[in-house]
Amino acid sequence: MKTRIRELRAKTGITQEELARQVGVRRETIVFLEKGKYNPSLKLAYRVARTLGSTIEEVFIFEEEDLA
Amino acid sequence: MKTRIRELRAKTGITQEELARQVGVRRETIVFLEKGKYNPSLKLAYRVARTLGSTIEEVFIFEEEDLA
DNA sequence: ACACCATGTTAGATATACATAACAGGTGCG
DNA sequence: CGCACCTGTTATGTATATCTAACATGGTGT
Repeated sequence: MKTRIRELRAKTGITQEELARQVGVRRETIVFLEKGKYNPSLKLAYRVARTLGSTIEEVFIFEEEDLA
Repeated sequence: MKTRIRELRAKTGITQEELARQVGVRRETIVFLEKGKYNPSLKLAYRVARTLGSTIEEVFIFEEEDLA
């Protein structure tokens, strides 16, 4: 699972720590999300997308394997 | 978190068990999702939405409390 | 060189999504 | 009635998302 978190974060000039704070998680969680190491909960994905001024399906990029 | 799983399932005439089979989870998991007892993983939400011919943000209905 | 800031990584603890199995109630149909 | 089908529930186990704390690194500015 790839994401555009880093890209959107850069666009709004917000840091990992600030995003984490606004979303209500730890900074490490944001790091793992950006690197695609987590399959986040739906609510967390929603909060991240909204905080970045976007939608879930725009922030998180699904691949074919995610359907199997 | 509310969902329109049951509604969309009825529209396509598919059973909980069949949805579970196509999505690749147990039927009980679908029951819990329909009742809003689970905060599913993003991938699972994606698979459910796609199997129902819809999108995540159409199937799962977020509330204000989901942002806090 | 030193200090500061953003990012990355690692290890252990906790919460919870999801699996598994088993059982129960309702509905329709022979 | 009896039977198959769909749905709901409960209990226990496992996997993993997330927390917490600590340390490492590269860049930038002074």
